[in-house]
Order: sequence, then structure tokens, then C-alpha cells
Amino acid sequence: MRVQSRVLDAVEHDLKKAGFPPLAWYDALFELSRAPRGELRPVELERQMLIPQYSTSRLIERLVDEGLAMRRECPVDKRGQFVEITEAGRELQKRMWGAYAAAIELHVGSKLSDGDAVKLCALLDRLGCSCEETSPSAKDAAPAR
Amino acid sequence: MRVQSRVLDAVEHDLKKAGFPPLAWYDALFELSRAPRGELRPVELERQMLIPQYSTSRLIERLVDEGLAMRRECPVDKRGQFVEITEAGRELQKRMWGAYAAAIELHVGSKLSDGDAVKLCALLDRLGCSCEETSPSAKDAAPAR
DNA sequence: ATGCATTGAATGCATCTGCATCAACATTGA
DNA sequence: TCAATGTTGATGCAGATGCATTCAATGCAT
Repeated sequence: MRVQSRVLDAVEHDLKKAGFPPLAWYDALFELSRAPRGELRPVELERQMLIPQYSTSRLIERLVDEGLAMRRECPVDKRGQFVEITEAGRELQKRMWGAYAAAIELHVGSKLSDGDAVKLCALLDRLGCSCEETSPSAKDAAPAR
Repeated sequence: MRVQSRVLDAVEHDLKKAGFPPLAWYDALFELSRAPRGELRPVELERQMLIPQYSTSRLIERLVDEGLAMRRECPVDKRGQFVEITEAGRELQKRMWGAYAAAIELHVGSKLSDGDAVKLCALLDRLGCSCEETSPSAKDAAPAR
């Protein structure tokens, strides 16, 4: 817990210092940019990012407000919608990646050999899976971040 | 990042389900309870918990409001103060530890052998130290959690 | 001693979160 | 067909957080 918060804070701090929006924006833009046609249902974005539903809704709202994404309605399910990344969004995502990658290298990469990184991933993976055993209802699954 | 947020959320979720306050309260009560005479300067608490100053200030405020801790003034430095844990505070800390320990065992302990845990700690330790190299000023050190 | 930077703690304000709920649509099943 | 149930997404509201600033007390250098 201590290490994670230190590293994450350091990375977010670097990003902010470079004048960029929070990491969550990057995550969202990244997921959108690599989606089939640059678009995703909010529900899918939510699942990718491990954040609660209302949080997704508001994140999208902000991205749209900033012109980084746009909503389009879903033809097959009229209560749903698609969120599509704009050119500006793709551009910001790429620019942020510069700072983000540098921060990762500085705070993580430079401190771990490739082999160590692999070992670390393997160990962490054991903690990651099957989190719902506490409660039968999937509704209870905790949101993330 | 993904694993940490999943595990932490699961633990916090279990704690809340058992009717307990957030983990940060536990952390603070724990630090206080193991301090020399059950008391700590806010600044020290801040350093132990890796949270920003204003956050400590408000956390203490809540603990005091709930009768879990009490403020006393510091004789040697009149702008400072001491925060001392109360009996109720010690008791809550102990009761929370029951649920907390169970959650840790469920979400972490049961998924990792002792040897793996040691390896994991060793790997994480390499990421943890020397975080201030980005900026010469210590003021810039990022807060945590 | 006096001016000046530093430290310890609190707080006003804007923003963000979490929770519960809502409204609209979709699906199922009798 | 129609009621019950489930999904999708938004939102009002209370509480939490982050930021910058404040104020008082302290240390320090001249």
C-alpha cells in the first residue's frame, strides 16, 4: 500500500507538473483510442477502468466538455450511447504518453530489472484474480482506484 | 495499480460492511496507540501516514469529534499540540483489527505463501525508497494514498 | 534586538466522490 | 400482451479532498 501510493502520487505529480490532466483522463483516452473505431460504450469503459458507474459518467462529461471526446447515440439500444475520441483527444493522449512514460521509467523502470518486473507481475497476479468470493452478488464487487 | 486498487477496495469494503469507519481512521488510531504515551504530534502522524497536512488536520478533527482522541497543547512549542488516543480509541482500534486482519487474510494472506510474501516485499521495497529525486525541494514530495 | 524565512496547524472555497435514486429502455416469462 | 425485472446512464445532495492562504510561533542571521 505504501509503495503503491508513493509511486502513483509521484507519477501523478509529474504529470500535473507538466500541465496535464489527471491520470484517469489518460486511461480513458487510451482505452478509447485503442478501441475498434475509437469508440466505446460507457459501460465498457467502466469495466476497463475499474471505476464506478457514476464516475465514468462524469469523466465522460468532462472529456466531452473539453472537446476530447464526443457522444453519439447507439442505434441498437436507445438508452445506450457511444463515446468516441476526437482528434484532439488522440493528440492529448499521445502528448501525455510522453510525460507518463518518462514518469514510469523514472519511478519504476529504473529501479527494477526486467526479470524483477516479471517476477513482480507474477506475484501480484496471484492477488488480482477472483475478488468476488466475499459476496455471491456481482453487484457488490468493489470499484477501483 | 490494478491489483492494489482491487485489494484495497475489497478490504475497505469488508470493513465498511462490518460497520467500521474508513481504514485511515484505523491507521491513525494504530499509530497513536503504539506511540510512546499514546500521543503524537500532528506532524509526526502526518509523516507516518503519508497524507497531506490538511488531511491530517481534518482527520484528527473527526477523531476528536468522535471521542477517539483528544488534543492537548504542547508545552515546548506553543504553536504545536499533541494528539492523544482515548480509551474508546484504543478499543475501536482493537475491534477494527479483528475485521481488518480477517480481510487481509482473505484478500492477501490466503493467496500468497510466506516465501512469496517475502519476495514480494523485497521487490516492492526497491520501488519505495528515494522518491524525492525528481525535485530538489522536499516541499515537492508528493502526499500519499 | 530586529527583520525574515520556516514551521505547525487550520480553513475558505472550489471541485470531486459516494450514495441513492431516477428515468428511459430492454428483456423475460406467463 | 403486459407486468415484472434488469440495464444503461444521469443527477441531487451530502460529505470529502486539494489547493492556496492564513495565522501564530519559532529559529536564525545579521
